[in-house]
Amino acid sequence: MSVNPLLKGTVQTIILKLLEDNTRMYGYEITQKVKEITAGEIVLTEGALYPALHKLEGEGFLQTSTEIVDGRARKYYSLTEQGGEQVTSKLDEARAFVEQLQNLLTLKPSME
Amino acid sequence: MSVNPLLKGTVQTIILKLLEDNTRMYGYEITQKVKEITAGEIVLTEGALYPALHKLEGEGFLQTSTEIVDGRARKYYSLTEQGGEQVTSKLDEARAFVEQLQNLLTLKPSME
DNA sequence: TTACATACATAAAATAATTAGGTATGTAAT
DNA sequence: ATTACATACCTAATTATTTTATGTATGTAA
Repeated sequence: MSVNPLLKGTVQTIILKLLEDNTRMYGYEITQKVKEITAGEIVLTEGALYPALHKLEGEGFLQTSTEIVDGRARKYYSLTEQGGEQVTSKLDEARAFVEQLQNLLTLKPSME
Repeated sequence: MSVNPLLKGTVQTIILKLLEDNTRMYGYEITQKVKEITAGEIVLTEGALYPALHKLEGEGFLQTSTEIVDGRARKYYSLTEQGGEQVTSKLDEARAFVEQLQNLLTLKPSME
């Protein structure tokens, strides 16, 4: 359940940002982290998250390693070498976009 | 050609924001205004814009009036009464979302 | 008469999310 | 014991929205 249809297209970006800052994270951890950081405003659903992770892995941006912790399997994701290089420009572009979107949405109407 | 797939889901919001600030606008005008305000960072394609306008009209948020200007037809859109009421809460929600997204994307990684 | 801006529109294909399931383990409460 | 909830992964059908590629038509400047 995303709070807003605006979420579309942002899931990839969010994943890449978190994996730029953290050497490795697993899916469930990502959902919790996003909820925490955004005060519950952004909630990643599993149906959106896992396919996005698989796609990024298939494209060579992410790599995985599975570990058993407390009897449960965790699949850790981390940036590949190739991923690390491309992530920077992708995130720069995303930040520029979001900045302009915020700018647009918070513009005061000019009164003439 | 949108600059970024992040555009998904934002077209409606952008339209509603512009029509909250301007009593009426026509499609082509909206594309130009968005380009201008966002320094070319956000470009609405016609294939996304027109279906979105038609949908909002069909849902009763927008109403239209067509005028011939310089030999060309312009279709002006404006908020309906019902539209005007709902736009405020929709935009508040969108602004909250975008704020949290920006927050997330610009967070400095905590170093421990 | 060519090119480009203005101004509308649609339709097939692609993309990506929602919704709604499914499996399985650990832990705390009844 | 067993119910409930958190942890942890996953997929598939449907829905929503955009991209891409067109099409029509007029005004203006080269």
